[in-house]
Amino acid sequence: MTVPSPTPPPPDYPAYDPAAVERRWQGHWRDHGTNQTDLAGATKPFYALMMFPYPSAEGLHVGNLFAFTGNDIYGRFHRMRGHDVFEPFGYDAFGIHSENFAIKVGVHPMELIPRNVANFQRQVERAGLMVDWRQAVNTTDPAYYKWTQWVFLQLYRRGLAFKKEAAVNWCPSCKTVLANEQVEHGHCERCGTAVELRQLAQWFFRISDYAERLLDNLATLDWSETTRTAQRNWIGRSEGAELVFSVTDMQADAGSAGVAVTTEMAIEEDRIRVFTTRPDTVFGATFLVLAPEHSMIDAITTLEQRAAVDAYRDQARKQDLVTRKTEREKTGVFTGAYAVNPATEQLVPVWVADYVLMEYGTGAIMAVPGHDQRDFEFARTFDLPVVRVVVREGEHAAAPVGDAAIVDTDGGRVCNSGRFDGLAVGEAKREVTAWLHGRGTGRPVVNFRLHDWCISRQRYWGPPIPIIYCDACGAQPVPEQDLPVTLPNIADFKPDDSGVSPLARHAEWFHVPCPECGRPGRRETDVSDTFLDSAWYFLRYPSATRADLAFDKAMTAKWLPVTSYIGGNEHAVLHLLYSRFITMVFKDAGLIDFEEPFTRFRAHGTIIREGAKMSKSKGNVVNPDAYFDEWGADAFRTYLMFLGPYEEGGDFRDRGISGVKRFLDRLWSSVHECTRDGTPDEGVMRKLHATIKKVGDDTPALAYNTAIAAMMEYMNALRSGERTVHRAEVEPLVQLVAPYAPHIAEALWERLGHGTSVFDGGWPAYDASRLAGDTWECVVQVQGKTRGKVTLATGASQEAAVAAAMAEPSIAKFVTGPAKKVIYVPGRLLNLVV
RNA sequence: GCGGACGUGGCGGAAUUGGCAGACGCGCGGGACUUAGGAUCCCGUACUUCACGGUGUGGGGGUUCGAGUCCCCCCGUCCGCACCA
Repeated sequence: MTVPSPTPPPPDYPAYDPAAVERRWQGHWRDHGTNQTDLAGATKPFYALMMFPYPSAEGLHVGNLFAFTGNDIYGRFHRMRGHDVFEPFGYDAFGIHSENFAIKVGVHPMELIPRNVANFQRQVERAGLMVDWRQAVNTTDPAYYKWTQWVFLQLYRRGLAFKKEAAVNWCPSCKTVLANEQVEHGHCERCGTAVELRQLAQWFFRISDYAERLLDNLATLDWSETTRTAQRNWIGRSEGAELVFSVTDMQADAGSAGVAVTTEMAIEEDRIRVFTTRPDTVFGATFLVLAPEHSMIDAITTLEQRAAVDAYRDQARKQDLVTRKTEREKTGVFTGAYAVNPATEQLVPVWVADYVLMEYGTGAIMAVPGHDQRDFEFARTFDLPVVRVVVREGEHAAAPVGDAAIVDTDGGRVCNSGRFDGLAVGEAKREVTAWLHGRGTGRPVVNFRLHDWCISRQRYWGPPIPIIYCDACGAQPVPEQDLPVTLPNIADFKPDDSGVSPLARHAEWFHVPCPECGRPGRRETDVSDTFLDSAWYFLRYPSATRADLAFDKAMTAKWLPVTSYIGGNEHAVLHLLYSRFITMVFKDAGLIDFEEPFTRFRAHGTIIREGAKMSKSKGNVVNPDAYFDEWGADAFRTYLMFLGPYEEGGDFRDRGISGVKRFLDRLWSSVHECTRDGTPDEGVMRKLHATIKKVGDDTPALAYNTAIAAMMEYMNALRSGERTVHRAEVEPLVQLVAPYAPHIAEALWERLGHGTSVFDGGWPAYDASRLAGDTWECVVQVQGKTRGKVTLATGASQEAAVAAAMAEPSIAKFVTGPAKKVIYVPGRLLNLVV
């Protein structure tokens, strides 16, 4: 087919100039309040939340823009579908990031942050996000952190905030305490320095009280499965039993291992509690192991062993988490003490070893070397007895365990366990626990990995924890009317290695009267974790302009829980878990009437560039401003969404953006050149309806890349052979494009004669009856191999289909005999089996 | 070690969930219009074969009329967690 290509007449309309279009419409939106949500009057509230960014000095990162754009498309789409969409924006600007950077460049964070925020806001506006700036929040604003402190007081009042001395992770480089979850493989998550242990008094939130609820509710949430799995693993529920091993009078019985004693001989105070998920193996527990930090060690250690035990504990204390957690060689020391195995009533030695962790369970274990690999290794190292208590199919109870613990015991049966012999492992767990329970030496227990949330930071750049210490009254909460406890603007905000916040060096701030008795008191100098700032910000947005309360009850009831939350999977565990926790506490306190903050959560993917992660050191960071300048925000947004599935991310390649820009150019031309004369083409209109359906289905599913592909495909059909475009063919396309490329859509919508925003013009409907034509292409297979296709009338019978296929010589030649079987799937294919 | 995701042209990626593998875009090749083209438009582009055809979704096996998709084994990549009792 030869397509005539007449010389086109010079266009009588302006060329597409993204810079001009975008400047004009951003101004228009600002002047007309297009992006403002009528929070009080909304009838169909739709809270489209994205994770707020840390406003770095480098400005908006493409990763940020990728995340925001995806949320913006989602929000704009739902607005067009008739919802009152609220898309707020804010800044998570406290914390170690800002502080370290401020120290590095020698500018005070109080100067630096407003500068960064202004730059961020400029870029976000350039990107064309549908943000209602009236509701913006900034966690470093006293008007915001006043309420962060108020949140602390709510937890304090309910007994959920408490102070305890604990071994904490200390980063010698950042000079601060890190939460366990901020330590990655024993190194500081921020700077990579090896973490040490220090003992400090810290403020904690009792999130572990909520473990079961946080776990159970996961089943009810519309969240990415990966995120829910990550939370489930983090909470780490395990069912088992707590068993009691009583320590005997070690002086009298020293060295008498293997001698049966009765539990009455035990000293009441010296009961070692262990947690185990394998109570069925208690008959095989041949020794106990305590964590080096275990509080009973001093009491039970014999004189002869004291020196060795002290030395071992000292060494463990000095060891940083890195070596302690990566060094897998089993080390340990005997305490000289013995305890009674509650099942066998035999004496078993009590050891101390660092492979037992104080922070999990009870800090003590019963070692079953026959069926636990770690215990097995320990037993081999120190020549301790190994007993088999489980047999699997074909194994003998008397057979020794061998070179490794027998761990895979799912189908096994208990042996060498007295009256329980022969029970299946699962049964034995219940039976043994019940038996020991009856004897007062055990009980079923559910244990969680989740530990309490340490919110203390010995730093400057955060909200001061609102507590005042008084020698007479103890720790007193700052009265609510005295909030905020303002962070003073001090010049020397650098942490030192004293382990105390720089705030302590400022007498005029530090000394304050006790709110209870009025006598001199001292302020708490710790500031709170940034995760606390972000654990409640979604509650603040709808009430951001209210100075008199943290969040308005009616407004909150109207807008929350959040309809849709989009953010990075790096916050899959901590931020989302903490937010859920705070929400539950507020529910329990009667402050709100829901307990899960985010009805729907989707994690976006990450953008890499030319196959590698973007980083300053690689020099492959994309500066959005350069792309806004060269291609326009619309093309840049659309390109980011086109490069891969939104939930997986994609590979940013500079050259790829031209295809998207060309698409927008062609859209621009098509609208400007379209005609009202005549009637739209039937085939094109059918394709249009299919495209409306596709884009309308894909967009809310975050399948942005395929939605864009569908629009491009339609564009190809629309302009195929340089045909003249009919207005009815292109007008709905402007609406489909609008969430992706909002500026050009507004401009073209106006060009088409509309006086109001395209975002208030609804979403085009498709006519399902127009999706299918009168005929369809039937793929014909012979023996499952495609041999051709025939055009069939819609609703054609199987007989008609076979007849049509056999009429094609190119198909019929493969049919060597009578069809044994015919598979006919109307609308799809015909398969002849001969 | 445990858990999760994944593996498709030269590249980014599609595939209605078992039904024409490679949509869409980049790149590349050819052509039109051009003084010119890094503009625009049209055509082509998995491999192989003159062709008929054959072969192809990391590798091997299986289920099925039919497998990128489901099952088993293996290899590889990425991401969590990591002595959690």
